[in-house]
Amino acid sequence: MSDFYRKTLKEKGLKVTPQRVAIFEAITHLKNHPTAENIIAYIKKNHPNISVGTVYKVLDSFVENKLLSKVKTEKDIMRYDSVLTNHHHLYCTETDRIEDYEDEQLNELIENYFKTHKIKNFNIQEVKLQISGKFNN
Amino acid sequence: MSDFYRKTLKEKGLKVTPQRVAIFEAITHLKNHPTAENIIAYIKKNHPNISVGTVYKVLDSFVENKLLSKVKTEKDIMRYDSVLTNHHHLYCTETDRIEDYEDEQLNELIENYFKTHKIKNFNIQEVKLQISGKFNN
DNA sequence: TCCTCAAAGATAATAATTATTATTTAGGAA
DNA sequence: TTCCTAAATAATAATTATTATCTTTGAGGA
Repeated sequence: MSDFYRKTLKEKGLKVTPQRVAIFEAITHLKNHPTAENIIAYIKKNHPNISVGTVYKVLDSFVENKLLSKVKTEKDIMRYDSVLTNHHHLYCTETDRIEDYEDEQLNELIENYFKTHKIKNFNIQEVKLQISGKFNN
Repeated sequence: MSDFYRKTLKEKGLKVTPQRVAIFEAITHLKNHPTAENIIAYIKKNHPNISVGTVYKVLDSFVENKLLSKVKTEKDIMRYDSVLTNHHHLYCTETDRIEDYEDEQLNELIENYFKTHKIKNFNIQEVKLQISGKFNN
């Protein structure tokens, strides 16, 4: 189980520490794009002595090494996303819920659109949709 | 000149104060989606005694009254946008530059796409594109 | 002109994040 | 396996953006 995390860390050239494995596991386990606080709370169960600063530093190093990406909401807190494929986000306007939205057909549509509609003086690297609305459940 | 600001404030039922007019003017004048700090720095020239708290409070009331909207970036600072039509944003991955991107044809394309591709358990209110890349100039 | 309540100013408080520094430890070398 | 060193962690302090509090001021209606 944790072998996957250890292996991935090693591949990225990151030292395999219990804290890093725990944080990696926490993000994979926690849904809804956790905040640093969510992650800290979750990890405290098994690693009561983990330092808050460590969590922030590990998260930063994960983002740098493309194990995670950051997500911003209307509220002012940074959240983390462990899904690294090209995907979009559904934002609930009532709660702080964020869901991933993957749609290959949509990606192609957008890609084709911008192929024929260049933006002047701008080279596109990535297009992400922020889809705001309400969940029915 | 400032009559426009005074008139708009009045219409929204907001008391017309020199601070509010100055902040309104600053946002309209400053390009690149200013931060609160940018706005404060700009206003200090003519209103050296303006209070930082006042600026935040005025900005909040403007957002509430739909004179402004907030923009989220990867970085940790709130930025403000005085353009209120449905538009998208170009984010420079190298600098903190953000430009508005208006494209009615794109809006229609996306709207039509989601008309025929409903997302289950989700009612879309708004779709915004975060277009990341590099400016050529 | 006067009055009142909302707005502004000053300041303190908060909350998330970052920086600092001493201690510990992963992992390669002997 | 043990030792060594650079890197990682823990503890703590500092920072930064923002919000709250509370007193004073002034916009705008009576």
